[in-house]
Amino acid sequence: MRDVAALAGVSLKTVSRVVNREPGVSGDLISKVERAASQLDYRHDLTASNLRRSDRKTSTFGLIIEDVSNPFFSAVHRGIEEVARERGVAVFAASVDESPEREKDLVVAFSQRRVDAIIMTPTVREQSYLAYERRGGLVLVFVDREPRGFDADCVVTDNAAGAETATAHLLAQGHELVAFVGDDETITTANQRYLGYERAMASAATSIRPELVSREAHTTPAATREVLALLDAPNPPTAIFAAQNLITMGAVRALQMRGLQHSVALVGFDDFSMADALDPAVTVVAQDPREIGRRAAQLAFARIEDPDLPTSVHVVSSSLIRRGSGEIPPGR
Amino acid sequence: MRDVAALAGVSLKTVSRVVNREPGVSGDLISKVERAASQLDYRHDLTASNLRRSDRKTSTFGLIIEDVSNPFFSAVHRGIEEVARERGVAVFAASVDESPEREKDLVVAFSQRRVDAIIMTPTVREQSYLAYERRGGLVLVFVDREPRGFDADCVVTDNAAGAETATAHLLAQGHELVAFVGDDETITTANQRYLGYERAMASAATSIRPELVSREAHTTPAATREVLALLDAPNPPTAIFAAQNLITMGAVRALQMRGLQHSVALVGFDDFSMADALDPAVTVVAQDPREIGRRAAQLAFARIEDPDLPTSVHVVSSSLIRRGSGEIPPGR
DNA sequence: TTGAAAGCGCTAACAA
DNA sequence: TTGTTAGCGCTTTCAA
Repeated sequence: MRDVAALAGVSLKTVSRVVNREPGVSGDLISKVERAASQLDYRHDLTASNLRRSDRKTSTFGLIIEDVSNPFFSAVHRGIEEVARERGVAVFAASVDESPEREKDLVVAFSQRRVDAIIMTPTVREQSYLAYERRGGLVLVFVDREPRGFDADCVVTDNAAGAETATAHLLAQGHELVAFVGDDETITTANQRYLGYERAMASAATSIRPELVSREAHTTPAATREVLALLDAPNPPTAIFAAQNLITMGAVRALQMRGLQHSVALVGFDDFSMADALDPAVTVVAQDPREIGRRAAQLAFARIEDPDLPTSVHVVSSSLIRRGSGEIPPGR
Repeated sequence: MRDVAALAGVSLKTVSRVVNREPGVSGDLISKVERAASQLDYRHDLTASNLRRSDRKTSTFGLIIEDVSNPFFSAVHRGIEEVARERGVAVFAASVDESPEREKDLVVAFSQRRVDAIIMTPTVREQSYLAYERRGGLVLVFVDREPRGFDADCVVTDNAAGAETATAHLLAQGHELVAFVGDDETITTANQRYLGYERAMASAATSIRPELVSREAHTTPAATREVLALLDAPNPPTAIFAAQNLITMGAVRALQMRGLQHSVALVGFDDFSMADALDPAVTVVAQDPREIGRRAAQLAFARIEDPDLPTSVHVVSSSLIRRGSGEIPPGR
């Protein structure tokens, strides 16, 4: 910048004014500065600019999600990007892989880079450690799961309601032996979805059989194993509620392996690619991950603008998409 | 940092030494400084640190891909993250959406934030504009497509060879009416894959029928339309080579709509989620996007370490996965 | 409308 | 082993 000023024959401050498009510079000097800048391959340094700026905003967000290549979370990422892009904000994205240490490491990494906000899916049991960061002016927004021990803005799906809808849909087809296959209890959303399953079963006065509940499925292969075990047991289910996209995919494979895809009903939580092209097409309760991302970014911007806003929890509703697998009647 | 120094009763430089874990500070002072730091909610400012540092490395990469929520590219992203994570590098990720203006905007946005390297999929017809950035010390690595008019490190799949393998596989089943459905010609990879198709057809002395070549499919719905048009034409193909993941998904739907999924053979380029669970399961030439990402990140680090390295093009090989749809014989 | 001086939070270079 | 001074590239403040 100094070189640009020298070449243009103006002061540092004038170059700064031109670069930042501040008003009050004569057209003559503007073009002089711009010519000098391009001649010298000048590129404005946002990090240095930020250092001296009074608002200390870096126009940078950090995003911490389960896995950047998980279709659900990458859609959330996409939604955030869409809103951030409009405001000239760049987004760091990273995967936690369900690791509490990594969550903390990433928060520190982003905080040290002075991001304006972190949008994250909580993994650590308890988020109170973030109070430290917030005191420093960092904005925190949670997506997909609510934080624990820490009051902050949050965007979630109506997990319990969605799971209840899914389960009730299966019960409405006449099923009584409805299995639940889900993530383990440390995952908030898995718990809420189990709750929805419980509620639907209770509403229909159908008792839950413990042997039809599997809460150990975290990966797709694990889900396949769990579902195979259910199908091979003495009292197999006539319908399955799979509480997450990867689990549903695993369940589809297990049903196919036993040739039961047309006789055992299946409803999944989360839509997934090609669900409509399978045979039978898979009925799901679809979330709207892109919308979740968009809302989270909007919430972040709102709080940056007004830090004293009351914290709010936004619930994005899910919707049942009937495709075939969830409409299979019992005893077929 | 100044406050920490004051509270600990030491100089600024000593705090700097402790924070950067430089050797040569007595244990006594280290603990004093650390106590003061945590008491004051001190968080090291990497952007300010970088400003004064001699190497001027921000430990930050920028990633520009087609779409962060495209499964192929999000897997590339994941691969990059894995390598970057080991070195403490944070990754900005953004989608270009095949827009040349956006590509340039993103390069500027990342360059202004002083990323150490940009890993990108080129969209602009010609990358010579990047010479400007490289003169400033920015490292550039290309993924998925080679740059044009600009010599730089690059990681690609053997597109032509993979497409040739796919087409030859169909020809080996006895097909003669093999259709090509691909992206338009502005996309390098689409061109290379078309070349592979041409080569395989020539090797088998099978002439290409122009009416069986569709190069207008960019999105999944467009692919469905194109394939429907092929199937409904007077001389429909008995086999289809779909030159990209989204296109293959569109082709599957079109075949299903006409009830032809068991009579018209299909091989896709790129693997995709649930391809093995479809009926029939879809034969593909699979790329290894995660490995592509890993290699790209390694290339970036290598060049940062030694800017004078000769530029290199890494080719990650693809592999044919036979699943059923590609093994359907003609005339069924 | 333009510019000079000070300083953002930090580290390099050198001195003690 | 510890501290001092200067300055990274920029913007603020204030003066002209």
